[in-house]
Amino acid sequence: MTRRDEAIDAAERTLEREGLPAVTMRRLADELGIRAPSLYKHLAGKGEILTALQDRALARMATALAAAGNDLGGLAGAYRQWALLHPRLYELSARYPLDRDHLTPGAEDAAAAPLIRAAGGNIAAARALWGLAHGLVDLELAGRFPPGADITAAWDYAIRALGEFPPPVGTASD
Amino acid sequence: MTRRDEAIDAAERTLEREGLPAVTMRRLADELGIRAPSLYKHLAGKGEILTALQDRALARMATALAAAGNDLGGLAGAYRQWALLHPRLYELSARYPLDRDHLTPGAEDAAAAPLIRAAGGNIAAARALWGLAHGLVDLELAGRFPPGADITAAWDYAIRALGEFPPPVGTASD
DNA sequence: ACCTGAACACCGTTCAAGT
DNA sequence: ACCTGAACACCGTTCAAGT
Repeated sequence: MTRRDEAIDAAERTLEREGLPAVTMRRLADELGIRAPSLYKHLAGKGEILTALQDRALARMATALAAAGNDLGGLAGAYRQWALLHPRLYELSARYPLDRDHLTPGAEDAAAAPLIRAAGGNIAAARALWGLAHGLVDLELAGRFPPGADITAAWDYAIRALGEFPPPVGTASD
Repeated sequence: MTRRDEAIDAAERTLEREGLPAVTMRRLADELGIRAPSLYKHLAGKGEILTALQDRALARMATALAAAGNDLGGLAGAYRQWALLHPRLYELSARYPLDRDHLTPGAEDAAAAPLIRAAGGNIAAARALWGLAHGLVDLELAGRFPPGADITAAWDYAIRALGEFPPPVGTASD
């Protein structure tokens, strides 16, 4: 494993365990047993590390969503579950601009594909579904619903509304 | 105007013009013509300033949404418009936990009320609507849709789906 | 090729001291 | 009552120097 990969692994662990503010160059260097300036021999800077984490998140989200199949409810459940299992990584991947020139080519499309498929190829419907899933997850992660709120009921309501709306959503067009 | 209010005003201007990283205690002090340590005679710390900005955002959002009336499309349009006009303030108010003990009492409820009303009092429906609006806005502000994407089409699709789904949404129950 | 210490220009915050 | 300089424990990053 390269030093670059070691640094990104350390960043992921620190991000998920202690949050984004804990991910500092000095901390990552410590984790590798070197000094912060040495990191710059292996990476351009902190931005490259964060972009690499976004890249990882997109790839894993793509895998999780693809495994959920074409059922709208199952897909929504997989989206929410992945985000709740990796909350800081999810936020990093969904709330900040992507440095598209430095992502794995196709990473964004791969994550979007299961949503577009479930929406029967209707792009507006796929974006509505994405917006809904991202919004509900983001508000939940930010603790914005009242304690004890039935968040699952909101998901169920929304997914049923989208699922019953024509043009048919939840059935692949092919 | 108190020094506290002056600091919060300066924070709002700096936030919206230059982004959250530019909102530093030293910068705000500069704006008031004093040194950073002096701010602590008027405020507990930076957290109090950010909470005050969240409070302002909730109040203004409440006003904007209440003025939009009960039509689901109009409400969604008002939500999106407010967010796009004050993007950094919107993000600050929607993506971070609220220090509820230090918000104006009822601020959160006031912002939520127009959504609940438009959803005919159905809380699950109101949360679905909120999640949808927040998600679409948040992704748009983060530049996550492809350049030239027809974001309005996604809003229209989603609002029509929610509007046609029983129990009726878009008609107040009273 | 890889790592280092020292440095630069920053942070938020505390505190003794001045008026 | 209000403001200050100095300080503390941090940041990301650069760079000359060491091996």
